[in-house]
Amino acid sequence: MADTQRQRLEAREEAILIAATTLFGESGVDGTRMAEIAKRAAVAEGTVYLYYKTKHDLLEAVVDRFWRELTAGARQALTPNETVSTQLRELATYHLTSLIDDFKIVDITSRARQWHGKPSRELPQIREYVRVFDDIIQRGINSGELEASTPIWQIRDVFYGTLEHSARTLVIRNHPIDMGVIDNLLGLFDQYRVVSLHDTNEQASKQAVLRALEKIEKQVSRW
Amino acid sequence: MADTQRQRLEAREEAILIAATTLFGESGVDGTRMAEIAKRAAVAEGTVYLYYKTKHDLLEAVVDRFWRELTAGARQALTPNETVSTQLRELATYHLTSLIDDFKIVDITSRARQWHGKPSRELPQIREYVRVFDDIIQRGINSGELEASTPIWQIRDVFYGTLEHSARTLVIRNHPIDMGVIDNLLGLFDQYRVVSLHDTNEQASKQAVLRALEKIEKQVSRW
DNA sequence: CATAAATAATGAGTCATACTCAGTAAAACT
DNA sequence: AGTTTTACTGAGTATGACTCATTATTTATG
Repeated sequence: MADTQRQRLEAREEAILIAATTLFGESGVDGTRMAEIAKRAAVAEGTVYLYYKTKHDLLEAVVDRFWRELTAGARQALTPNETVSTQLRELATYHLTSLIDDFKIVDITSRARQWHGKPSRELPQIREYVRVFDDIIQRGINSGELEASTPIWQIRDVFYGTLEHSARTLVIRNHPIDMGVIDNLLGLFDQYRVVSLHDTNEQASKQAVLRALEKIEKQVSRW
Repeated sequence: MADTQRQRLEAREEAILIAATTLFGESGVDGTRMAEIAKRAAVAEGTVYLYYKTKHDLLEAVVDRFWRELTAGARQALTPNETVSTQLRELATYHLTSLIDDFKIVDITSRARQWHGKPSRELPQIREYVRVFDDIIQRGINSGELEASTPIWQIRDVFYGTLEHSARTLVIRNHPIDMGVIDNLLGLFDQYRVVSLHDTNEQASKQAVLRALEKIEKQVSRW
């Protein structure tokens, strides 16, 4: 029964990973002893080292798993065939919620990027995660909805940078999730629209035009 | 000569701090031994502990100093009496440049926020740093240049979140500083202008209005 | 200026803990 | 059933943060 055996091994590896995730989240990386992780996973300390060469390796695996699951969740959170704008909102909401829920692990992520003096690396799973965003934007550009003049990576940094910072602010201040953050961010993204007043809802679109005209009138009246 | 003695003590404390900053930057926190720091600062290992109770305390002091100096530099970087828009650009440029130059220390900052399982705290020094930005925005709101409907903290998270993420992207990919990041970010900030087409240069302003009208015309023609 | 008291510095020693490895158990083959 | 291969164990080692008894230096005092 090679199959059962393999499953047993994988279950063990998983148990260690889960134990580490929980404990790292509860007590931080430095506050967690390898012996604790072993105990929680119901294996001997030495066994942990059969699966993960070092504590840092284990940390990397924890972070890797987290972002991998986040990627799956993000793809799930998007309604297929929805507009670029709607999908962006879905992604932003999902991302912000997840960051807040698992902020401890997010915070730990930066430790996985570094190893002693070595320069920070790009984590492959995060690169993968970020694709979800890139795909939406690319679709918008292809369909002519979004302008292509700003490099995608810059738009992406606005998106993720803002959400991450906002999540930190909310968590540190013990505030609940605040959709204003998302409204604000997506409002800024209007700047990237080829026709910035385009809207699926015609009425809303007309109103946007009116608001814009009012602004212009105000401006013109200064001359 | 109590004064000279005091100076000597402060010089020692400073030497330890500098040594730690350098070594943390070179080899990371975990890659730096307390003995190394002591050696570099030309004191005995025990002496370090007279000034900083733990390695983590020392780390906090390093981070604190970094942001304190950044605050001073930021204030310096702003041209007094300049427009809100110009000062924002100055601050963004200064911030991005500094983050890139001292990225290692920036990366280490997150470790100072955590101590074992305790929740992430807001670092007082960063709170102070962020005031520089807040002051500019507040000035813009007071003068009626910027709208007051979006909470400042949200705008701030866009600003710092984007710049930090961009700095990371640039450093990790070994790219030089890219002003496009700043142009893009400040372009988004137009959204916060009360009259979003306002410009000190009248000609440019008129052209902006024309461009906006063209966009509107395009939009209207769809109906 | 000598001496005592107070303060600062030292580094060998302690201790916690990440990691190793010789020995044991279990599984897989023959 | 026996042999080989693979997995597991936990006592033991090595490292590095931190301590503290001792020594050196500075300050206070008569």
